[in-house]
Amino acid sequence: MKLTSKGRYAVMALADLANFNKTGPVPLRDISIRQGISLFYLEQIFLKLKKHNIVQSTRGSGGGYVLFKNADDLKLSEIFSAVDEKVKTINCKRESKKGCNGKASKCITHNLWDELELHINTFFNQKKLSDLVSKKDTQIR
Amino acid sequence: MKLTSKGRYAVMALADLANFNKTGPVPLRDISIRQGISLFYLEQIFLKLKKHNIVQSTRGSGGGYVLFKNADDLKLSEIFSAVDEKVKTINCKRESKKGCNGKASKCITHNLWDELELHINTFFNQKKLSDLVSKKDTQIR
DNA sequence: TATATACCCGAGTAAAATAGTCAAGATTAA
DNA sequence: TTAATCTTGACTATTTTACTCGGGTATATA
Repeated sequence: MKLTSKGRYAVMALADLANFNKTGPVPLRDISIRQGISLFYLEQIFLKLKKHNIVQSTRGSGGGYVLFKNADDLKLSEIFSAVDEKVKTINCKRESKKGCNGKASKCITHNLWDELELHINTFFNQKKLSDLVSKKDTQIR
Repeated sequence: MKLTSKGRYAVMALADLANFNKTGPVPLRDISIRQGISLFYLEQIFLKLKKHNIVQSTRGSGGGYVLFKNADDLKLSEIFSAVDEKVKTINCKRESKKGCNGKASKCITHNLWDELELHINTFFNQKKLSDLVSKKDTQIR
């Protein structure tokens, strides 16, 4: 099981953004430098974040990104799903003979993955972006 | 985030084993056929399960595998860790400038991954192999 | 003892996913 | 106008995953 860099970077970048966007749009270049993430990669990530209404952009000189809503309204689950970080890529449905179609013939572990998905989603639904910022030992550096 | 096939297969195979090993060792070929998993792949998986004392083997004709302990003593977390299914492959420690060494300079999301790891481990520590067998709609098929 | 059954183990490989790069363009503040 | 900045699609290298293969060793049983 793993979380990809994309999801991690998205959270890091947004936390950075939350700390710096009180004074206006934050350009990706700044985030790139502060968080040590490739600018090109950040661009990809923010495109997705924008499409999912997590950030807003301003073009041109002096432009950059700002959060679309308050950090304490932004669930981490929204962030992960925006960048295609799926909680559940387990799929029991093998097309072959013994496939699990989720109905009549559930495979033996089917319910397990359902429960796990629920468990993890609960975690990420409770966590807000604001939980990550302005804490002593998790401060921006 | 995802769980790999290896972890899923391990759980499926062991659940199958739990259902059939009352009458002696179960050969992998039977599990392979019943669960629709490649025999060669199962061999790899069971090698690891054996090294971690989750199953015992009997060689030769009439041989096969049996569970090392009772299904209600076997945590799913043990199974996953035996087949290298890591709950946390997030690592904040990028060697570069902005690395997170887990001590003085924790990265902004460090605590988050710690909490998540704990959350998921809790889930898998509570779940036992016996929770998967002998239930109506998750029955062996 | 011969034979078939089954585990043991290391190595190799193809496909997919991930992480990251790049180029060319559009928009806007100063 | 110019520099800063987002926008977009395509491309590539690396890593991981899933699976295969070949040649063993051990053991029951006929």
